[in-house]
Amino acid sequence: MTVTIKDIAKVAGVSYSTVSKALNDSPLVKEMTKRKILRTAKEMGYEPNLAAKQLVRKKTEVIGLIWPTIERIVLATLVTNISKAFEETPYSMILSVDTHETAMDTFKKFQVDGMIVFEETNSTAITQENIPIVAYGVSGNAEPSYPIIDANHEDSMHQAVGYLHKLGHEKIAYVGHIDTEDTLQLEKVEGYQNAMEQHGLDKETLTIDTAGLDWFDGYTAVEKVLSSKNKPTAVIGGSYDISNGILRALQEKDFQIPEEISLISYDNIPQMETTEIPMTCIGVPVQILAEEIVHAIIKRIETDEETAQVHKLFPTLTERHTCGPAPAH
Amino acid sequence: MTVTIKDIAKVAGVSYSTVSKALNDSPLVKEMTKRKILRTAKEMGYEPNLAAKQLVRKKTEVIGLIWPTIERIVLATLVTNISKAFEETPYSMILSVDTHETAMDTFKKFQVDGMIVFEETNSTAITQENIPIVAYGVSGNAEPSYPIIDANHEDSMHQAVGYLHKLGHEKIAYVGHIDTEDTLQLEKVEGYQNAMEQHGLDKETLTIDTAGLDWFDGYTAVEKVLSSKNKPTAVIGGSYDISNGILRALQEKDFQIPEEISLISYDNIPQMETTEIPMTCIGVPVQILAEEIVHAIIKRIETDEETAQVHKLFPTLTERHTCGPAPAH
DNA sequence: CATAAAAATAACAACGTTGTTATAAAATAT
DNA sequence: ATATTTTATAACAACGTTGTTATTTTTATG
Repeated sequence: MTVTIKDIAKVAGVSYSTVSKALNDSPLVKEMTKRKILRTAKEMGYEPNLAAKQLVRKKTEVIGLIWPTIERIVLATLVTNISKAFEETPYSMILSVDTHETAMDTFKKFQVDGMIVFEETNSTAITQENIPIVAYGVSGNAEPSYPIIDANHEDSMHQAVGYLHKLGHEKIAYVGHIDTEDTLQLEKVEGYQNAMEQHGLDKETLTIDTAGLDWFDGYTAVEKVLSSKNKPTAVIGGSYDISNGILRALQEKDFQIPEEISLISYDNIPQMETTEIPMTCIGVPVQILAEEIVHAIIKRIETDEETAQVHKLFPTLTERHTCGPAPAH
Repeated sequence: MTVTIKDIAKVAGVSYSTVSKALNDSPLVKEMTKRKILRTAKEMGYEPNLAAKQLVRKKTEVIGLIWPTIERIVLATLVTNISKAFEETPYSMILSVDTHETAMDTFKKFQVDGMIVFEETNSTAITQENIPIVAYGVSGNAEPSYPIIDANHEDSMHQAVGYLHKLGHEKIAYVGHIDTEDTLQLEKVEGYQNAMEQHGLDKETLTIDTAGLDWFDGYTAVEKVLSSKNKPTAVIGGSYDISNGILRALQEKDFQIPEEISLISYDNIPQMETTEIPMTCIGVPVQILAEEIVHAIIKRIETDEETAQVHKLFPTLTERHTCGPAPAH
């Protein structure tokens, strides 16, 4: 027997409509009775019935997040952070691990107020629903019909290169997945190469392909890095996983970090703090990314402006213990 | 303007209660009118309102799955499979990535019909809700108040050892995370050791600790495996990730697989098919695991028997290309 | 051809809320 | 003291379904 506002009304000796107002903190009910009602509601263990509310309000205050195919830790962290960010708002979040279509159906069934979509490299034509959508990543899309939140990868690389250069490094390698269709990866490499050029540094021999995005790919790439005739004094790892691989390999080869070689990782997630050596990193902090996404979808829902545009967030460089001045040679 | 049963009624020229019955395929309405109603409903693009249904039915036909802290690919695959398994049923699944408590609150708010909980090593006392629960994994709990679905790890190892032994292997190593509090891992090692004993094989020098569960841990452990004076001809990898690491390391050292060394991996997920060399593996196929979990929660919901018990599922050995007869020595 | 029985449909009260309108009580002005 | 405004509470109609009961229509029966 769940307790309803009618039950509360009986106990508190008022009408159920008054209870409803009291629970919604309406100014139409006297402060004293409001308090009394709230108290008895609590005592009786009242839990509002979402379905009933939804039926009249037409709002669910629920956002659906379409979780892409199983992904790397960075995305998982982002999901967690988004979920947390929603806790500050009246909205809750539910997840679906299905395909875009099935997930959309489920979410429509639930009548979610909005959806967050993690775009895959090739954005499957998101059927033009009349439901607010915000996408994360892949801003290649020229004329999106919904806002896209993305990180400014170009700027990340500029900051990373600039930072290392200021520390005296001239041979700065980029180790990441290069030979790919993946726009995200390509943007990073391009950013790196542009930055190197601007700083008047040689990039040709220092762009190293991991041919993959896993830890292991970073690990094995270190061989290539070290065998290069143009041995770098600093390395930019293309992702959290890759950088972890690099770090391990470097450690195993007894390199002093950061004395002998500096390492900076792309991605800015809390886990960077707890790597073997806490890693200096560059990227939009997930927390900010999450907040921005949450903010965007809520704005999209609550105002009906058609603000379909790409938001490029600026990264921040977080200094930890894997970068130091270039070794004297 | 969403279309309701009343709208359909008007168009079809019947009462809305008849429409309701027709849509629910009730025998109380004539076949002909039923067809007509169904047709107009479709034409008008009718979508039932879950909230309204829920309000009167008291059932949501939704299951909440509490997604544990960021996990390995095997668990992610399980989640995907569970989601798929629900597609065959009237139920849908939603996910929460929050802590047990917050997730439970969200799910209660949605009035889910049941919950699936991935138990963590130390099952946080799942507050005794009056909502059906089914847990996956960790059957250490002596007197659970809800069914627990788990794999029979002991038997997995028996099968693996038996299989390899039959192929002529006598030096069979187990490479996994051993020195841990993790019950799951411990059960695997114990299973291996018991099996070895039963087969009269030496296990002492062949139980190798990876000290971790990552790809890399398997990769590095191979050194230990090879440096052992008692070099094994077959290796049982403790998990998908670990086995992948082992496989890579073995490949890099130019071992012929399975001619020179056999490898069998714990876990039975489709991804085993697409490793560098398709891997022979032992474990309860995720699909079956998923189906069993889905079945258990639905049964729990639909019958009110108090069947709180541990279900240990039996593993199957899937032969692929990493195991072969022991090399003649 | 009435009449009872069966079959098909319609009417209506739930479900637990919210929001609007009506009424009662209290406060203020005349 | 009475009329008038203000404030507080109560009543009630939605919302879109389902399930039960009431009514109509059809079919079978004597």
